[in-house]
Formats: sequence, C-alpha cells, structure tokens
Amino acid sequence: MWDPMQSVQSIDRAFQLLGEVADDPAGISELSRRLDLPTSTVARLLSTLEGLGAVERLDSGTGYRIGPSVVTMAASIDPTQSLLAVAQPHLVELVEMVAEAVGVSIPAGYDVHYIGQVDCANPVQVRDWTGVSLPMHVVPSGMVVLAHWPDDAVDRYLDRKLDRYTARSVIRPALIRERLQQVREDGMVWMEEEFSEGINSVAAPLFNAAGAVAGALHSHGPSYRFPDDTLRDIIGEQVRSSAATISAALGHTG
Amino acid sequence: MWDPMQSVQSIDRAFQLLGEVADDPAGISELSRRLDLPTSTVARLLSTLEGLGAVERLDSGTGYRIGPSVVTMAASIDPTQSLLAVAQPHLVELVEMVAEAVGVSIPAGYDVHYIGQVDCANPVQVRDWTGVSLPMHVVPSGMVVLAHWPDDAVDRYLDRKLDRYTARSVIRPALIRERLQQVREDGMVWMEEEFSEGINSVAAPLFNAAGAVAGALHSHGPSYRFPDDTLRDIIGEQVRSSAATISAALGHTG
DNA sequence: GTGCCGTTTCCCACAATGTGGGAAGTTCCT
DNA sequence: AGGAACTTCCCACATTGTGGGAAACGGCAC
Repeated sequence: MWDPMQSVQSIDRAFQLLGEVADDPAGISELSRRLDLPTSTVARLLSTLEGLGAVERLDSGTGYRIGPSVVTMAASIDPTQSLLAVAQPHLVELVEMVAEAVGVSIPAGYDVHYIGQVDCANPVQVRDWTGVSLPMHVVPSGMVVLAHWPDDAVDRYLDRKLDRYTARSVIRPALIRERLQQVREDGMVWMEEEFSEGINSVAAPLFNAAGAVAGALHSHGPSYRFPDDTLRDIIGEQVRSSAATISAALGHTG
Repeated sequence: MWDPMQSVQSIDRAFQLLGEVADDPAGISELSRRLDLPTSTVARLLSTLEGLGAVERLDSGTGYRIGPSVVTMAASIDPTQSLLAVAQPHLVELVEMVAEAVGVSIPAGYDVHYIGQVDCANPVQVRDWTGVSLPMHVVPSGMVVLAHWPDDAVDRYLDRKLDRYTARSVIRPALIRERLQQVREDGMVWMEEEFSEGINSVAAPLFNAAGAVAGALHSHGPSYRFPDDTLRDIIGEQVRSSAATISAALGHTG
C-alpha cells in the first residue's frame, strides 16, 4: 500500500484483534490461532483492551466482543460524518478506477444532499457539488434512494409538481416508476444530461446496518468523455460494487 | 478501580488519544499538551492509528478525528447490542448504588422490549425479564418512552383498548396524558404495582445521538423493600443521572 | 470419582521494541 | 524577512512488550 511513517507493533496487533473480534467474537486461543500470535501475547493484548472497554467478555463465559468504548467513540462523529468517514477510503479507490470525480450523498426530505466528493486528476472536471441539495428525480443518486423507499413514500414524492432541469429530464410519474423498477433490478443507474447539460453520472445505493438506504455513491463527468462507450458497463459495475463494499462496512449484511 | 491483569502502555495511550480525539479533534501538539505526552510519541501513535484507519486527518489540513475503522467495528454489533454494550458498565455501577436489579429496554411497536438486566446480590429478587415485551402504559420504562414520542404517535397509542394488569394499572387516556406531562418534567417516573403485584419500579429515558428516545433504563424490586421511603428520591435521581450518562455515551448532547 | 482434553492465567529472562530528547523541516502568520 | 507555531525525522537508551513454558482452571467422558 503506502509507507507508514512508523508503526507501533502492539497497537497494530491490538487492531488486528479488534477487527477479528468485530468480525466474529472468539476466545483467546482461537484468536491466537487465527492471527498466528502466541496465546500469551493475545491474552495480554485482550486484557488491555478489556480494561479500556474496547472489548468485553461474552456473557456465555468464554470469548470477547467489541466493547462500549468503541461504540462511544464511533458515536462521537455525527451520522453524516460517519457515513463519509467509512466511505472516504473507498471513494479514493474508486476515483482511481473510473478516473472521474466520485461523491456521496444522503437523503434529506425530498432532496439528496451531497456531503462529500473526491476529484480526479483531469484538469477539466465537474465542479464540486458538496453542500448542494437536488430533487431526487433529476439525479441518479436521488433515483437509487427513491427506488428503495416504501411505495407510499414514493407516491407522496411523485404526487407533487416535479421540476424539469433540462430538456432530457424525466418528470412523468409513470415513467419514473418504470425507471425505479429498473433501478431496483440493476442496483445502479446511469443518467445523461438530465440535471445539467454536459454532465453524465451514475449512482448506486448505500445501505446501513438496519437495511435502510443511507445514501448514494455516484460518479460523474463531462458528457463529451464520460462514460467512454466501451467502459460504460464496467464503470457502472465498479460503482455498484464499491457501493456494496461501503454498505458492508456500514454493517449491512445480505 | 480494579486491577488490570497486565496492561500494555502503548495501547493504553493509543486509546487515550482516541478518546481525546473523539471528544474533540485536534493536532499532534495540542494532544501532546492535553495528555502530557512527548510530541514525538503522540506523532508516532497517531501515525500508527492513521495507518489503521482508526483516525484520519481533517480536510482542514491540521488535526485528526475518529476514522472509518472505528465506525466499522462499532457497526459490527447490531443496534440492540450496541445499546447494551454502552449501557453495561453503567448498569453494574447502578446496581451497586441502588442495590436492586436494573435493566435496559427498547421500544418495539407499542411495547417495550427488555434487552438486558443486571441482578443484585440479594437472594430475594425479581425475575429476569430479559426477552419479554410489555405494553408501554403499565411499566415506567414504557412511560418514559411514550413521553418522548410526537403527539400524534401518542394519540394513536392511546386510541386503542388498553389492557389492565393489576388493580392499580392506569388505563384512562386522560390520566395517562397527565402522567406523561409529569414524566417530561421529572425526567423519570416511579410506578408501584401497576404491572405486577409486589413489584415497584422506576425508569428514565435513554436518548441516542439523533436526540430520539432509544430506550429506557429502569430499576425494580419487591415492593416490601423497594423503594425504602427515605431513599426513594435519591434512587430516582440516581437512575435519572445514570440514564443521562448513558445517553451521553451514545452521543446525545444536550 | 479419575484422567484427559482445551482453555486461560501467570511467571520470568531476554532483547526487540517503543520511547522521548532534540534537531531539522514545514507552513502560516505578522 | 523574521518568527512562532506546528510536524517530521533521527538516534542512543533501557523501558517495555514479548513469547516460551508451566501452572491453574473447567468441562466432559468414561
């Protein structure tokens, strides 16, 4: 990967343990086998972590699981930040793969709100939309959110006057419903110049631990070069799979 | 406090740092001042934690905040468990103070669901209600939850047939509304033999980071000894303040 | 009961590992 | 430019964490 300036062995190991325990609670000797460390070392590290409340013993006697202090620390950053914090490393990765800007948004009422973006190296790039809110039906980030709302919520959304942003904006409820169905099947969606002339973009949904849609991951670029015809499907798939990875990191299973 | 079997210094310090950073993001030198550690040591520890994704640099250049891996690990335990995990150490503390069983519950539809309990040393004790669900209006844990619901949700709750559990159960909507108002003012509530003959109990609400009521903390014991007349107010206050502490650990500010 | 697992806990000699003083490098003020 | 923050880097030292192995525990089968 990259070069850690310096690294402290015991902390490194402690986090390996935490990661392993988070993944699947276990006892000292099993962990020592999984990570290939001496049991005495694992015992000492776990005992330290237990004292710090980072792990705690299972009621079932043997074994450890993630403890309260980890949850408390995680809670210290607000939910928006937490989504961003989890997504950040994946955004960077995705930018390298698709070579266009990628970003994250969250639902906010009937809009999606862009909370973070990572730009690509190309000198010609789409402006940073961070902080802006847009109606769901004109951007793919919104459509993937809408696609995972309950039916009655979608009804209420569509039962209002829907703004048109460009000549290509789709605002007929019946057509939107059809598209939503398609989005549910594909797990992602492309939209071309429906929000702004000259911009194409693709998005996939992010799910939280409760299984609800927590936001969206998107990538967008100038329509003259994005997406490259031969790469369109590949890029869509990359966005979809990155979104799935982020969802998993958020605790989504399934 | 108690005797840590053995403890690893660097991990200890790493978690001091994490706690400090969670509380209030800061840079190397400020943290070194706050914790009274050499800057080089803090730099090395933070650099390790950064490599592990436990902290990350603020976009604003200087300073660190909690990173994605902490959030991911916290997400690994489901929301119910996470409430319990955070509450657990406080439950133990509270049991020692009030000398009766204490427990935690979460709202589940129109019921509260008991998810955990810590018993007292006394040989005569109330059975463990973990896993059981009860209607909100007959137990104080339910009343404190109800008291923090929006008005229309309370209306819907009260607009149904309300079961009576004992002669002392209060089931008239008007009276319940009055009590809810009182609960909001007091921040906790005592109920005596309204759910079961021979059991008294007291509860206070738990709030999550979003400010919504996440559950309730209660203590209960046999009515012949609980609460001791002279301790009633003190116990109530202890439950209330423990609940506030747990809420804070969940990220609630306010 | 007794003996045998698989645990977890404890002890201790060793040196690898983390430590912290301080200097050099950076960035951002005035 | 000059200065005052900060962060990064270096290196000699011994404190600190390490891991082998033994002892204690607890469960299960016979």
